[in-house]
This record gives sequence, C-alpha cells and structure tokens, in this order.
Amino acid sequence: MCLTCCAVLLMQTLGDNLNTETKLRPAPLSIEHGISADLIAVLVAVTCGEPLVLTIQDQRALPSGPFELAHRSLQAGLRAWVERQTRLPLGYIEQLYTFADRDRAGVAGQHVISISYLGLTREQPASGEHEASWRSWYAYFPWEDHRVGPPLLVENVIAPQLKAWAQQDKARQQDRWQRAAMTFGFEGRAWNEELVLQRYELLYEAKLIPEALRGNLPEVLRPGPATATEPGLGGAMILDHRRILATGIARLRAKIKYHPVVFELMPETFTLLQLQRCVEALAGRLVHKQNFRRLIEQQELVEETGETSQDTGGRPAKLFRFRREVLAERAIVGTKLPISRA
Amino acid sequence: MCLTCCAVLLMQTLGDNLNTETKLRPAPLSIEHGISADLIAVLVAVTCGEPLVLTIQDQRALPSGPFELAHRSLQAGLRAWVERQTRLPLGYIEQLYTFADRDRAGVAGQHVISISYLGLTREQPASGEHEASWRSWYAYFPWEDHRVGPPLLVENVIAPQLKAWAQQDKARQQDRWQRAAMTFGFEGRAWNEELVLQRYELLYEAKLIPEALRGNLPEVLRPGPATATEPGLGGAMILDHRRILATGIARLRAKIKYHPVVFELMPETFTLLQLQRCVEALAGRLVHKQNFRRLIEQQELVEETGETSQDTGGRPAKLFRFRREVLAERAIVGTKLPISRA
DNA sequence: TCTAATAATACTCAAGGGGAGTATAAGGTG
DNA sequence: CACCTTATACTCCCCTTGAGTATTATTAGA
Repeated sequence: MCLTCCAVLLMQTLGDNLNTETKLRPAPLSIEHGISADLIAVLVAVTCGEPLVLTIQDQRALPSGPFELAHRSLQAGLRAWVERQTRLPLGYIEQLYTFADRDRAGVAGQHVISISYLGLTREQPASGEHEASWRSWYAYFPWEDHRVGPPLLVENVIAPQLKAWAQQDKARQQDRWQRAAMTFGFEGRAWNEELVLQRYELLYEAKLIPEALRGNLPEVLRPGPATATEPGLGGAMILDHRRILATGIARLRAKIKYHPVVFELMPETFTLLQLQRCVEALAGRLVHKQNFRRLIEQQELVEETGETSQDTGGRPAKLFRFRREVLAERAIVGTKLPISRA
Repeated sequence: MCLTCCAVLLMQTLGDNLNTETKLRPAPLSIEHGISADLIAVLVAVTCGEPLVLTIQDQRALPSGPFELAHRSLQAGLRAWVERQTRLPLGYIEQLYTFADRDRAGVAGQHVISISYLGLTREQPASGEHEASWRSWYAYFPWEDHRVGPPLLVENVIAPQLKAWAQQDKARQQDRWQRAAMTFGFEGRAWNEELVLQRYELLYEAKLIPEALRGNLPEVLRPGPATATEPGLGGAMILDHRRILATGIARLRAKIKYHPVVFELMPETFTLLQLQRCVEALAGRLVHKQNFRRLIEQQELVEETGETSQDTGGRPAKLFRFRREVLAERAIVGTKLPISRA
C-alpha cells in the first residue's frame, strides 16, 4: 500500500537525519505506519471566579488519548473519551487546531497528528480517576490575569527581558520590540486579552519559556523538573501542551464576545454578578457592572427564575437562568461591513 | 523518493477506483494501520468581481494530497505542495478544520484524516498543470449570492422544499422550520451571509443536496454524474468537498470583517471600487459605497500611490495600495465586552 | 436599635460610530 | 454640447456604548 511505502521510506529518511545527535536508533522496521492521531482536550470549568483547566501528570500535561476508529466522528470520539475518563458531562465542544509539526514527532519518527479540542463543563465534580486535577489556567499564564490591574510580572520581568531579547538582534530590533509592545500593551498601548497565543509565542521565541529550551526530539523522554521554573513565567507543560492551552484560552476569550458560551460554564441558575465574575475570570479583566447588565438584558440572554439568592453579602440578588431559546432564535454574529440594506 | 512514490501510487489507486461504480470492496486485511492523513485546500482568488475556487477532477473536487512527513509543519507542507502543483504564490494560509468522520473512511476501513486549509492568492495566473481550473464558488452555492438581491432560487425552490421537509416530521416541524427561517432569512428575518455552513448542512440534512443521497462508504468510488444536478442546487462535489468549501467560504466571510485579509486577493494597486467589488464578491452582498470608503480610510488601511486609473468608465479613480504596516501596528480585534478602563 | 458596609438595581448623560442620503467633480460618448 | 458613469466630499441623525450618580435591600457589628 502506498501509505506504508511512503511511511517506511520516510522513517528511514527521518531516522537518518534525526539520530546524528542522539543515538537512540530504533529498528526502523518496528513501525509500519508513520502516522498516528491523538486527541488533546482543553477542558475548562470556572469555579469561584477561577478559570480551571483539567490536567494530568502532576499538572504538567493536558489530557490526551489515541484517536479510536470506532467513533462516528472526531467530536463523538472526544466526547465519549472524556466522559469515560472524567465523568464530566461536556456541554460544549469545539475543535481548536490540528498540530503536526515535525518537532512534535515522538518516539523515533512516529509521526503524531494531534487534534486539539476545547470543551466546556459545568462546575467541577470529582475529577474522575487517574491523576487528573483542575488547576487555574493563570498558573500557566500568570501574565494573563489583569483583573487586579496589570500584573507586576509584566512590567518588572517580561518587559525588560523582551527588550533585551529585541536588542540581541540589531537588524530585527525594531520589529521585535514592536511585536512585544503590541501584544503586551507596552508604550501606552491598550492590553488586548485575546492575544494569548501571540504573547506565548513571543515569549517562546525569546526563550523565556522553559519549553523553548528543551531539545526537540528526545524531549518526550524527559519532561523536566516539575516546579523548577514555576516562580517565573508560569508552570511548564510537556511537549506543546502549553501552546495548545494558550490556543484554547484565546479562542474562548474571543468566543464569549459573540456567542453565549459562558452559560455552559454556569450552574442552572445564577445571579448576574456570578455571571459577571465568570466572564471576568475568562477574559482576565474587570467589566463595567452596570453596562454588563444592560448588555445581558438587552440581548435577552437570561430570564428571571423568580427566586433570589441571599448569600450575596448585601442586598439579595435575583436568580436568572439562561434562555436556551436564543440559540435557536438568532445566530449571533456581528457585522462590520457597511452592508446596503436597499 | 518518498513523495514521488506516494503520489504515484495514490494516483493509481485513485485512478483505478474512480470509475468502477461499486464492487470495489478491498480485503479488509490488507491494511495494518487505519490512519492516513490528507491535506485539502480551499484556494480562493477574486477576478473581475467573481470569487473563484481552484478545483480539479472536472470541477468536482478540491485539490488535495497526502500529508508528507518531510515538512516542518502542516502549514509548510501545504504551502510547498500548493506552490509546486499550481505555481501560485500563496499569500495567506489558515487552517480550517480537521475531518475524520467514519463516513469518510475510504477504502475499507482505511481511516482518512483530512486537514483542510484556506489559502488566498492574487489574481489568477495560469492554473498550473493537471486538470486544475478556477470556478466561481457560487456555482456550488447559487443561493449564497445576494449581490443582485435574494436569488429567486431561495424563495421559489429552497423555501418550499424546506417547508415540505419540515412537515415530514410532525414532532420536529417547529424546530426544523425555525432553523430554516433563521439560516435563510425567511419570515422577514435578515439574511446573514456568514451562515454558509449552516445553510449547507440544513440542505444536506433535508436531502436536497445530491451528496446526501449517496451511500456512505462506496461513495468514494462513484462521483456521480457531472452536471446532472447543476440546474438545481449547485454543482456537486466528491466526498465532503462541498462541505469543506462551505467551511472555507464561511470562514472567509467572517474574517474579512475584522482582519485585513482582502488585500491578499487584490493586485498591488487598486481603486477603492475594485476593493469594494472584491469584498462584495466574497460577502455575496452589496455594500454602501460611501460608508465603505469611510471605513477603509478611517482605519488607515490604504495609502494613495499618487497615480490614477482611467479605465473606470467615469471619473478617473485614485489608485491605492495596502499599508502593510497596519499588520504590525495593531492587532485588529473587536471588543464586545464592556471592559472597565479604570 | 442604629450605623456602616456590601451589593443590587435604576436611571442619566454625553460622545462617537454607523446607516443613509445629497451634492459636486471629472472623465467618457453621442 | 447634453448626458452617462464613476469618484469623492460632506451632512444628518439615531442608537450604541462608555461612564457615572442615585437609590434600595440586605448583613454585620457597635
């Protein structure tokens, strides 16, 4: 079969090239096909105003598993697999990105295609079996939390280090610093919470992220120390899992603005402040309370349950529930083109 | 070389298989591993106010090829492959979606993962070798072109057929018709040009699309008649290529609203009307001329070249060029959250 | 019991973006 | 020259949106 031949030949080519450095050289015959597919999930929940992500392996990896042919579709495969592993009912699933960089090749030329998904779930039940645990995503991206103002980390650590990095290359200095200023909001620019991935990639490129210092291939075999780099720029993860997480956060931050996905993260009934805190947790920014309520109400996204919540610490708040009908009623998309209505 | 061998063998396999109507049921044993990966490209150009997509196989398929392990990344692989095949310089590339539905399984359990990409290219040089040719995407989605008003097809054909389909199932009647009304803008609702995929999937579900009538598995082997269904609901394509095209169109229609990708489709210099016509071709809707210009200018997306174009049919128009700097200057993303600036 | 703190909720106001239209300029063609 | 076509400038007005003030309903504590 074509694929086999292709793979085998490639194996050899790859094998030849790769092992010039390290010399773990597996028998090239042992692997027949060069391609395997993995599913990687960014599972998000928000509890007590913290955005949580499900992790395994001592909080250094995203849950992932082999793509099984048994399922009708990728989506179904992921859903079944997640629910089996974690017992979490998955409200919302969305494909994120498919990675197949050569650098990701794992054990000896075995080429891995990773299809990543974003999944939203309610609250946070017992996190299933295995060593799965929930962790705030700001543990991996401390510079992304601007809810109490811009973190000192940005100004005190990231800015100077990026400046130094920019100056390392006189030719590209301008360009580098402009990118840094744009993504991190230096030089008086506004912070843009959606640029999560761009910021991570910039830090990676500047080698401020421990993942960037690892060798490419043999890396799979040494996940590195668990907390060695924690104090600085957030917890590291294996492989490119942190990049995938960044992709998921960025996607979610963009999505909440034009699609009512927040409600997938909320309990059945909630107060408006709880909803606001959830949005703020995701966006990493504070929101204008009155205007937020106006936005929610004029879009008719919620309806009163008639009950109130007493445990607010102040005046009791009305409880609301999501009006699921809106999903069918209208497609929420924004126009930016001056479309002629005539 | 691997690539050659792979390609040649695939050619043969495909060639052999394509014209045998059914019987092709290979021995399930022949394949050891179930997974192979394909790249599928939605290549778009706009010429003379028409949005074009590159097709092969008598305009019934999108260009695709095996994923080659030799490249550094998927993106690089696609770029190299496209440029080799078509000699088109690809300005912009974006991953669309990864499909791996069981229904797509081609030859007997061989599981195919298809990673689809959207690519934008300038104008339209000679379309390379092979049987590649450009075709207006509205040939596949005639109901999507609202530039001269809502097509009669929508009101005269689609609406009644969807109504009939809704009424087939008394239980789901309400729901079905609401979906139809929402996506196609029936019952006085506004047309939303971004819902390309939703509309296609609705028509597919209602079996108004010939692709939906094909059997699942042996389908690969019989692409069906070339123009049998043309007069009705647009040209058919093999497998799920039309769905992928719909995904690409939808993504592009959404993207032009918040990211200056249109310019990847324009020649080096252009008049504002040419730019407008290009946007209109993509969006499938007319745009308010004066407000469109205001939008472009206030965003400082273009700068005058100093020259003018005479062949407008009227007063000569200033020529403009895209200000590439804006890409670095600012990240264009829109906020819909009432973020507190204090 | 009275007071301060916390939060919910209602309302106001001004600036700006965006939809829509009018007016004028500058080329062609008969 | 009249008349068509397109380019370009400018106006108007409403509604969204950012920002702030005022009022109400609770709890905690002096």
